[in-house]
Amino acid sequence: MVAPMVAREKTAQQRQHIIESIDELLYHKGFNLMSFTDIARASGVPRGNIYYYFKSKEEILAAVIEYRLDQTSRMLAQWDADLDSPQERIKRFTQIVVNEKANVAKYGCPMGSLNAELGKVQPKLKKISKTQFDIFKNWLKKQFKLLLPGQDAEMLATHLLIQMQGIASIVHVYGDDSLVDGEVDVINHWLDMLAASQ
Amino acid sequence: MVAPMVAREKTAQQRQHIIESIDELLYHKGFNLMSFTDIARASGVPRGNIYYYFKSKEEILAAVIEYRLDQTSRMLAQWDADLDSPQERIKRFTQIVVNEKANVAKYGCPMGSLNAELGKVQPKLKKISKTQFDIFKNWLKKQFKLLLPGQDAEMLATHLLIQMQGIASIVHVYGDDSLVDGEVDVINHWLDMLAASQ
DNA sequence: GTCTATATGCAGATAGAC
DNA sequence: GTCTATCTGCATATAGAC
Repeated sequence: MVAPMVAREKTAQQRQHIIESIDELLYHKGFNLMSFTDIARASGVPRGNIYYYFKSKEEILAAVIEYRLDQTSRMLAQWDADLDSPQERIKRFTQIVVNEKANVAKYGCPMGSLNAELGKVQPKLKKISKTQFDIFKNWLKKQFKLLLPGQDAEMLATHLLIQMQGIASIVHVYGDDSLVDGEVDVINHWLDMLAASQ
Repeated sequence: MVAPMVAREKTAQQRQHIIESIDELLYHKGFNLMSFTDIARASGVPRGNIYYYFKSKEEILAAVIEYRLDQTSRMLAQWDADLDSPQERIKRFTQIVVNEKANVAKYGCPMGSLNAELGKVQPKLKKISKTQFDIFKNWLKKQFKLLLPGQDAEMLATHLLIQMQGIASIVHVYGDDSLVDGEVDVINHWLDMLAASQ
């Protein structure tokens, strides 16, 4: 970027910088324990200045989730482009917890743990967080419709989300990721059986 | 109790009263958002006075968890006494999420949501919370050893915990308990298949 | 746009009268 | 044992100099 930035652009860029800096922080500490001091340190932006870019902590959460949604939808589009069959694509999804197992053992599922935290008495924030699930669920539904036309794609997608959340939850409870591979094999085997029955 | 209580007894009783009063509060609000003001209101004990019975918030958590462990172990002993086969007993366990589905949709799993909250950056509190899982896991292991001697009871118990946590997590995300019965049927069918294969 | 200083409130925890 | 008043610190949020 050689030309001088106009003010609006610079603000947007700094805002984006903050969002990306604290994405991991939100995952590692959770929302309620993530303070403005933490945010300032992680982003390098002075504490009081964060409010120039976001009017409240809630708005920060919304911005990070929006960023995640964007990242996720790019990832899913890439999978759609790269992988030929819905079966392969769904298996790419189940692979997430294998690739991320070390983090899951330490911090849980980034979506599930956030929902668990906000879902009790922060309904507005919970609603924001839930959108992370919607994007995966809709994509899975689409894949199951292709894989098994005529079957209840909504139910199959939900069932798969349940499996993944269950693994993440128990791996986090015990801080032990050694069970991940075996459990994902079971899911993939279930997918193969479903596909073969078609 | 007709005889005058000695001081020690009265203290223990009031302590127990507080614990039982806030068990639900902890479930509904989570640990970090449950304040001493909340605790005082729920128990009817004046705010500053809570410290006469507990020296810190951490000690309150430990006491509530200890109470839950005691309740759980009584419940499991009752199941052992009432139900004749390990298969029936395990199904009694899966029935929990059916009976509690309305609460799960609102507040998540009392054990899983607490672990998700404390597990990120409060390792000491997480360790206290984890004991709730241990008691169920050990009991399930015992049941699977009886049901399927020679098979990996630890793995089977863990797999079942994963299913239950997955259901609770997704039911909480969507605030919709309509999927519980069907998903529990799938688990129970799996148990029947396992038992029949013996 | 950047940053320091500060307002305001509530959290966990304590002191001491009764 | 009971309860009020309060300490201390950090949280979110804001004002205003530069």
